[in-house]
Amino acid sequence: MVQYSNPQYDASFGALSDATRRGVLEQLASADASITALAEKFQMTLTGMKKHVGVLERAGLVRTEKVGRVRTCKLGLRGLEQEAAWIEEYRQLWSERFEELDNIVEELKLKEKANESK
Amino acid sequence: MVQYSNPQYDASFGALSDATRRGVLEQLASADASITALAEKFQMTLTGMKKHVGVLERAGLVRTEKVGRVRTCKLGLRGLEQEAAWIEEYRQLWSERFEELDNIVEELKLKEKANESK
DNA sequence: GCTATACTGAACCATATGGTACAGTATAGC
DNA sequence: GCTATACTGTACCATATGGTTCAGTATAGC
Repeated sequence: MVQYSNPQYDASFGALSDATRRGVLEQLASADASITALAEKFQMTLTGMKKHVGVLERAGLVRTEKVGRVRTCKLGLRGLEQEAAWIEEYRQLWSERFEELDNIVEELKLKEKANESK
Repeated sequence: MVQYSNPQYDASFGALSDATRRGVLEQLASADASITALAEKFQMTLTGMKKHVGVLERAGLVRTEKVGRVRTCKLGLRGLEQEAAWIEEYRQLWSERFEELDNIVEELKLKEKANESK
């Protein structure tokens, strides 16, 4: 069964629910970046961007490392495997459920035909 | 490229970021349920559960239909296909990025060996 | 050592979220 | 028609979110 009470999912799906943060992940997928660079790219104050990075970091989707004055942001060590698995499992249940409904509809149609031919 | 500025994702990932709502989706995957039944199962007031159902409905993950006094909640017509696709695409980029890093590490190791043998 | 850059922290703001209570409306069933 | 049930709507509350400003601190580079 799909596990739903999981703070990890709260954090990661929550992190993904914001367009800026999805954008940051995309950016980091092509190259590491400093907070300043990200703030400029997404037209936001440094402080604002730092908060977003904090959210991503707490969700384990981003790592950061400070060298000198510059904090460099990189992709985290986890790559949404578990979240992908949750969704896939859900999709499985979802499609089973709809197949089931299809079967019921089919059954009803057959019964109808049987009645007609009486 | 992964598309990040998408209100659909805001809504669906936001909906998935709450344990109760993930639980409701699970429940509905096995059987339709009324608001009252869901509220009881998740130990919450009717009003509270109705809000959660509203969030899921706005995200397109749940449909509801009122017959008589009872509003029945069912799985929505979309089954997180797009969200699964977003995550898969991201995971692709993520693993490419890590392969790239692996290559760089390999290269550095080779250079080191070359220096050692001098 | 001075100055510019890069971040950090605290305070603030508006709005959203996750919950409640309580009063109302509509329907099911005797 | 009365009563219980099932929802609906509004108001309220505490806390979180997404942003800002402003005042620090620390480092890079001349």
